[in-house]
Amino acid sequence: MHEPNPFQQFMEAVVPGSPSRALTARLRGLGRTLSIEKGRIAKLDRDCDQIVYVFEGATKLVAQASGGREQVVAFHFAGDLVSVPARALHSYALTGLMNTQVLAFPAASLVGAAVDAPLLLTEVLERSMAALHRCRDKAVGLGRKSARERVASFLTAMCERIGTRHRDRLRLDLPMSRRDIGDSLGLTIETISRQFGELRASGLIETTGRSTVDILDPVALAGCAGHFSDTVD
Amino acid sequence: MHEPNPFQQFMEAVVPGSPSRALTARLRGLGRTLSIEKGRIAKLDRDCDQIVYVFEGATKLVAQASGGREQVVAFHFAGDLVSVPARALHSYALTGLMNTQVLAFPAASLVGAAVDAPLLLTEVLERSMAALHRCRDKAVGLGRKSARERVASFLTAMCERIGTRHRDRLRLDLPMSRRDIGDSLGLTIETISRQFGELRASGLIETTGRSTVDILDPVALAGCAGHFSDTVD
DNA sequence: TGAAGTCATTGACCTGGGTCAATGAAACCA
DNA sequence: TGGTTTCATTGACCCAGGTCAATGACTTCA
Repeated sequence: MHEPNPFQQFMEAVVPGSPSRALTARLRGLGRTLSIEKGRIAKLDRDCDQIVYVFEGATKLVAQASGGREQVVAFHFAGDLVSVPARALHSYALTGLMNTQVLAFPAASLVGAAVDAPLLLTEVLERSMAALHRCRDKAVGLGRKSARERVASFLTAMCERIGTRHRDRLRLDLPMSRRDIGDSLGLTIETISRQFGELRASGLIETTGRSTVDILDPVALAGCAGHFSDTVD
Repeated sequence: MHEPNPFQQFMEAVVPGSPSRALTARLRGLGRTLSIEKGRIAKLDRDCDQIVYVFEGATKLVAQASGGREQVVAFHFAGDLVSVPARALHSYALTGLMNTQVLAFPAASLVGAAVDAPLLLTEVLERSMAALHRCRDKAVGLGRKSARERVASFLTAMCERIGTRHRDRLRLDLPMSRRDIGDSLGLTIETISRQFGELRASGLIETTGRSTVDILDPVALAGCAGHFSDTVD
């Protein structure tokens, strides 16, 4: 048994069934493995849309508006597939939250190569629809929610993605800074900090160091998130 | 030559090439045509995700958060394909902005039927990625832009989708109300109204009645949108 | 292990856009 | 064609969250 290989793992994770030798070879030729250091921008091909598989680590996809304002559009962890547009209204960059390994494909070629591999196409389609639905949920948060609701919503979502059990409490080890969280929620670091403070004061969470958050009352926290089933008023 | 038929038009628009008889029959069996009256919610199957083709008219996809707050997640016009999730963090509804005809498919069945039709899959994938990229651009606006920038951005985007030439000026006939615009931009109707007023005062636009907007200076308007190429500061 | 640098917290103050309320203009309808 | 309803505009006021500034707590690396 040897080192896990990014390409092999990509094939297992996103190409279900047993792909043909030809497809495997074709995809292997298309994918470029990249490592992204913590805080650095991935040197992706900026000429065409890219589809990036996160093999190990964590990334953020950041949009740049005028005036140096940044919006984190999504966070990604190992196993995730990210679509990075070459040209849109804003300029997008994929940045490492820690040292990260990814596999990058030109979107058009990947889709082209998958003409005979409906399962690959289907998998990519499924994942991009899931991303669309998450992005819409994020838009609701950005457009219509208070700082408290956004932070509660963020913590709840993070629990589901990277939460761990630690001596029978729910623990979160956040790989992103307060600034990243702020840039993701459309808030400032000061507001994030104040919200963390208030959640701490209410006994919903407990924090240790800069990145560890223990969720003491996940149900109450989710109740603060302002989602629809929270039929309040 | 007879009445254009929603299903035929759907096939021409989203299934490139010449689809097999079998596929055509299969898809015909899956699609349900619906008409959505102005202001009414489409009676879609809420049990599974739906993919909806807008044949004629215009719609909005609205998310409902707690406390009666609404966020318009996207507007759609004839020829657009919309993905409507059955279950997400918020509750989504597709609503007619005018009397509208659509063709609705259960997403899973549509994808299942397309296993042998890579061109259909590719088309759906391409459109949903485009929707994802638009949704991200919207998230940037909601998270990081001023009211002025959001309104300018909205008008500029609408010009590209439904703008018409009218006696050598760029005209917009908005099918949505001020409330819809506000719910789309994360602002109130009052703020929308004030922004329209200021743009009018600056000579960038002119309005007639409730729905007609003439864009007098598209370039200056786009310059207000705060996109990245607007390298300011 | 201590000094430097980064990141987080806290406080004081300010402002963009929300809220509430009144008026006015379109669209609709009998 | 006038009366009703709905929608848009405008003004006065307020507050959540931004901004600015100072302090404090992790990390890092020598």
